[in-house]
Amino acid sequence: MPSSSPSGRRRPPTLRDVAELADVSIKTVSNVVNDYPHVKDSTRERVREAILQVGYRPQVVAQQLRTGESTMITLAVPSLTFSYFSNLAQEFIDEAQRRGRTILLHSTSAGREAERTVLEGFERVFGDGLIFNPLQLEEELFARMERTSQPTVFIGEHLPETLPQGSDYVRIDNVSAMVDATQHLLAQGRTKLAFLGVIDTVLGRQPHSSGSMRRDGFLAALEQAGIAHVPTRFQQVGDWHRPDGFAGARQLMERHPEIDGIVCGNDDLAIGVLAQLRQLGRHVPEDVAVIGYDDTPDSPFAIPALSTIAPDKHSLAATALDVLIERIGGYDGPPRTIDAPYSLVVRDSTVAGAGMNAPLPSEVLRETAETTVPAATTATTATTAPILPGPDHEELPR
Amino acid sequence: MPSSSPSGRRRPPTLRDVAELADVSIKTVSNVVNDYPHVKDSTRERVREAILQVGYRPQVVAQQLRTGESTMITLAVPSLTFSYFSNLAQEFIDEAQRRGRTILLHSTSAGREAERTVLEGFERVFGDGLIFNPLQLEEELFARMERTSQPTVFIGEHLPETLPQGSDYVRIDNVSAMVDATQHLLAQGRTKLAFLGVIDTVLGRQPHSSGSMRRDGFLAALEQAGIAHVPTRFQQVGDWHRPDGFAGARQLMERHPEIDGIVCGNDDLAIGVLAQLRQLGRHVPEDVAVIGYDDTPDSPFAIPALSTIAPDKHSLAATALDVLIERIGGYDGPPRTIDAPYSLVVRDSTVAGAGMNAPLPSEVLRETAETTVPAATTATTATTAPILPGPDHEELPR
DNA sequence: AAGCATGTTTGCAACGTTGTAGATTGAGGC
DNA sequence: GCCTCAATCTACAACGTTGCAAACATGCTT
Repeated sequence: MPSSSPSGRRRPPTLRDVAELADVSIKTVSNVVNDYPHVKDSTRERVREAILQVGYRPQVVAQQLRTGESTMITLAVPSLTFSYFSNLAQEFIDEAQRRGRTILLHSTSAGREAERTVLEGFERVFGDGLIFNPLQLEEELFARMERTSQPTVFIGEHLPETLPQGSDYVRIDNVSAMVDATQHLLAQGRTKLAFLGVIDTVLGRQPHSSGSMRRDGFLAALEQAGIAHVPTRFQQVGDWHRPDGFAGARQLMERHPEIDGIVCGNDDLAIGVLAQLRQLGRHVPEDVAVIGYDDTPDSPFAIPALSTIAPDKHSLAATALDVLIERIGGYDGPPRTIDAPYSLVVRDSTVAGAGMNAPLPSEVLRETAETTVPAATTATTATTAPILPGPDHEELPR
Repeated sequence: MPSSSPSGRRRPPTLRDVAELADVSIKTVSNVVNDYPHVKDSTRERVREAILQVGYRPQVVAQQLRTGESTMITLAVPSLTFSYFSNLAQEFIDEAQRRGRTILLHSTSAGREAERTVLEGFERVFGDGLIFNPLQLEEELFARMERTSQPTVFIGEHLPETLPQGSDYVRIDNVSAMVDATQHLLAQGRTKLAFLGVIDTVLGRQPHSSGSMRRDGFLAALEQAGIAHVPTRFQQVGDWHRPDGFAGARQLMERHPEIDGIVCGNDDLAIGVLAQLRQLGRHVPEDVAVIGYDDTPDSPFAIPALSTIAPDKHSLAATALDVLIERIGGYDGPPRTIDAPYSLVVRDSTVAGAGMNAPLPSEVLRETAETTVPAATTATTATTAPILPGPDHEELPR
């Protein structure tokens, strides 16, 4: 099929080349390519052959220029080195594909500047829309911004109430999720709880506002249960990675050996905590129960398997794409805020014997071995997109 | 800055709009935008103001159409749910950014068909180059293909000798890496070694050719050491994920309780193996040494921390981009094959006390806590791209 | 056989940009 | 004050595509 030239990379063939070969007008070739119905069968046939012969492919940029529409959507996330974001990105790629769109992936790991660039119209206009998970962007920036430069959907957890015109917001209700997580520990009879994952505000800015929302959820649950909270049981950490959990847990347990439950800001922290507790000779969950947040792929493989909050990434991606595509399609109503669902996954780190005590073959894993509590929040959009047929999982990479 | 319209999303401003406002020709505005030197200062100033006022951004598609060059490069990898690929993708995104290019990320998780589509010119022409990590594509397809439809760099491990015109190949020498890994176990005095990670060939095709290369390396090391290999010590697995390692290790140890070292196809398998050995009451590394491949982010957090082969993803990405950009620039020499370096990372799972016995705060982690043996393979291209200044690496993802 | 409806094909213009080459301006030299 | 030359600016065309409307062909009706 891909015909080849003897040597040298030449200019790719265009409609014109096909037209000349098939001896029709350029427009007719275009009509054939676009399945325009009123083309004589014989002509169509001839054109098709010519297309194959010269190896014609539509030039996307020209189409875009002409029609003003591309099939591309930009996704900007902080960094794929966080498995939460890489999994989320994969969801977006798959869902976009299903909707006939291609994801242009931008990573804002370079920090606040990169985020601002992305938001401020991306310094150059690309694709028809933007899905954006800001991490460090100051709230005031949003406030100042009356309208986004292209249709935009924000995802993440810590945006201000008022969004710019032309944007929507799909989020996981972190507070409510953490309330659930905390109540789960309380329901196990744990009363001396700690929250690990407070980050110092640097220069007056809050690097992880999702952290404060999760802390708020923790607090709210305690209050609801009528339990006084001990301020020093809020453990600071330097960042939200495993080593930070490891280090934080040591400090925490030194200060408060009485603690019987730790609510962690995310799974990575929790896994670090598990390692530390193990080193300190504390048994999980008997002595201390630990719960995380994110349901990263390795949380079921932690020792013991980690209980956690599982945000419904699939639903998040599907919803975000749907509302974005709606905006691209011309909808220009006021900003909407939509909650994506999450669930509480109970494993061994909070309830002995709750999950597997042995990993099972992958297929069965998620179905049987865990107790999943589909939690409170509303699923606003249909989340059950059909799974593509195909030999998807018969074998796997490396 | 982004000026706003009272309401309604309007057509984005063009050069023409700026030109009218500044009362100059379109071309002059273009000249200002492109920093063309021969523009009177006063004019330049006036145009600049107009640009700000209307909020002009260059329309990338029009530029591309006109110049025939885009700044976009397509990266096609199997699935971001594998941390190897998501980390690799992040490297590519960062490196591309550094080179003023944007990565268009495609995932071929849909399988062989998706891979073929990507390779065969992507059904539509996009961006000006392709970096492609095929997984399932049959070798014969490459053989049939005389020339790629756009400049292409293949990455991965199992391509045939002859590549299509217009493409290059950057790889990690899997065989040699596995020789090193195996020799490391031998050097620890282990002699009853097993390889875990053979996958049944389905329908005559080898789903994981990287698997067979790694097995070959294992074998070669044994032969070099003059050790007879026991065929039944090659453990089959259903796939290359943790549960498969878990299941495989059970079978293996039942058949061969004498085994004192297991070389695993990748880290995920190895982590499953560790879990199984733990359950069987075998101590690692005292009773059995275990080594993986990939250096996934959680391997230092395995219990015990996992020794492994660390492919230099940064170098891989940098090299691939460099050769691709060279081709985009017009170079059309014969296909090149370039080896990217790797290293052997020794941790507790092969040498007690080798690595950390406790995770350290992130900053110190990679520098101090591990023994890294920069291994054999040749770094063909300069791999030391300057690290961007900025808060990029003050904390390490984990 | 002319008229008309339907089916098929085409030319033209435009999307927003930039390369080329030519037009205009201004300054300096005589 | 006129001419030359450089600096500055502009008109035009083209990149490859598609919407529009008009042109052409065909077959059917009367």
